[in-house]
Amino acid sequence: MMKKTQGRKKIEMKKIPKTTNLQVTFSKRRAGLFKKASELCVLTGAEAAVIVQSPGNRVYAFGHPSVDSVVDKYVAGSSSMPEQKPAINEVDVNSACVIDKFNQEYIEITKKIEEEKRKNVDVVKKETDDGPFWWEQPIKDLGEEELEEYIASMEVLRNKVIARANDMHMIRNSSMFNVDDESSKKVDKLLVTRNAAASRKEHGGQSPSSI
Amino acid sequence: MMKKTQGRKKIEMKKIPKTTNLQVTFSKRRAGLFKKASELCVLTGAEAAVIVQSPGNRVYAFGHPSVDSVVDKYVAGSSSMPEQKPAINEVDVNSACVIDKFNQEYIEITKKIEEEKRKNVDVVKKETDDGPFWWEQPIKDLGEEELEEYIASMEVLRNKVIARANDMHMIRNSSMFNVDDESSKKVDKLLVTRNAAASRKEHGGQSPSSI
DNA sequence: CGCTATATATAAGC
DNA sequence: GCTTATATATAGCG
Repeated sequence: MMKKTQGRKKIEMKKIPKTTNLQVTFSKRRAGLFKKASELCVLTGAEAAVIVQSPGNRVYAFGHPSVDSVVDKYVAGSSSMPEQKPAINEVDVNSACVIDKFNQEYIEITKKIEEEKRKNVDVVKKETDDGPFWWEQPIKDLGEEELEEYIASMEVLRNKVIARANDMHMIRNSSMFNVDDESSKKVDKLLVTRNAAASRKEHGGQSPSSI
Repeated sequence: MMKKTQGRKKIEMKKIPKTTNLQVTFSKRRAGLFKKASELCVLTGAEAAVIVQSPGNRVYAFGHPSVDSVVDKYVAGSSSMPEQKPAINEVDVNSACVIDKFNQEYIEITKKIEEEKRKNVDVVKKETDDGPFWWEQPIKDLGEEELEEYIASMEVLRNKVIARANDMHMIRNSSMFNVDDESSKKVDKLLVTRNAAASRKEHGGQSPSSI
């Protein structure tokens, strides 16, 4: 009997020519990458940050405990630190991103809130038809302008939240994070997505899945 | 005939207890992750940066075209951006407990993990001794009342954000680098490994492979 | 997006 | 590190 499909086929490691295929591949692989990163964090309690810019120039990022924390640390380590330079470099053929274990709590919280929201929404706009929150709205459903607003909003939101967190004395960033067995247990995560720069006015391109 | 080995075995998605195994797994998976990232870049011409801190606190990073370029861009976008700038970058949206739409798969994974967790929860502590932010606190640890408060906070926060966002009404990005086919070909595997900060006073640990 | 049939990634071992 | 037997990730399609 003829096989229903050919199954996965080997592909050359070169830029995919067909735009459509490229887009779908990007989406799938980005997801896979994030998952891998997530698992790495969960399994080993490692910390990681990943920043990816799609061909369509949208930026996706993830970090555990947060993108910023990891990046900051990286920056701090790479830049300053005159004297001792314990650093070493290896060469590898990859780039990677780490994701943290998408905290289940998060999902749960989101869900609950969503639930809560469904009841008395409309406070924001009319957007939350299907998404828990406006910020979870599929980017593709937003116009360029809306997208920008979205981004701006998120920016502010972030700052606010962080400020609040600081107030609440809940941030543990003071020193640095060290991954201890316990912390990894209650993994947290941070996922970011933003539009890098599709921002050209007439840019009338479509964005398939998540490119 | 008896199989020489049992082959790959399925493992629980939780922190690996045995230190030795954890170390091995970290090394292998980090490598795999980097490879995946590399492939993503090559196949789709995307840009990416990855920073990983091992349980042993060593930092590994990779970036295409370079860690810095990607990170810088990210930082530029995420950091404050008072007003207009010549060629600004995109604004970031990271942080906060914003689960981007894109990780439905994550959600899925999360769900599974969560399911698993439900069984033996309570492991999480009440306070954020090791947790990054309050909002990342396991909701389970919150009482109904606290939950309500939490939700309320988010609500307010959201409104503020929206208001503010409307005021600002700007923030945008512009160009950025785009990887061209050629560049992606010669993927600059710039893998930097640097000692993050073994710098802890008594840190008398051993570092097996690359942990 | 959901499905296969395969190409890969890897948990145990040695 | 290097192998082997499986668990996963996914390319091509509908």
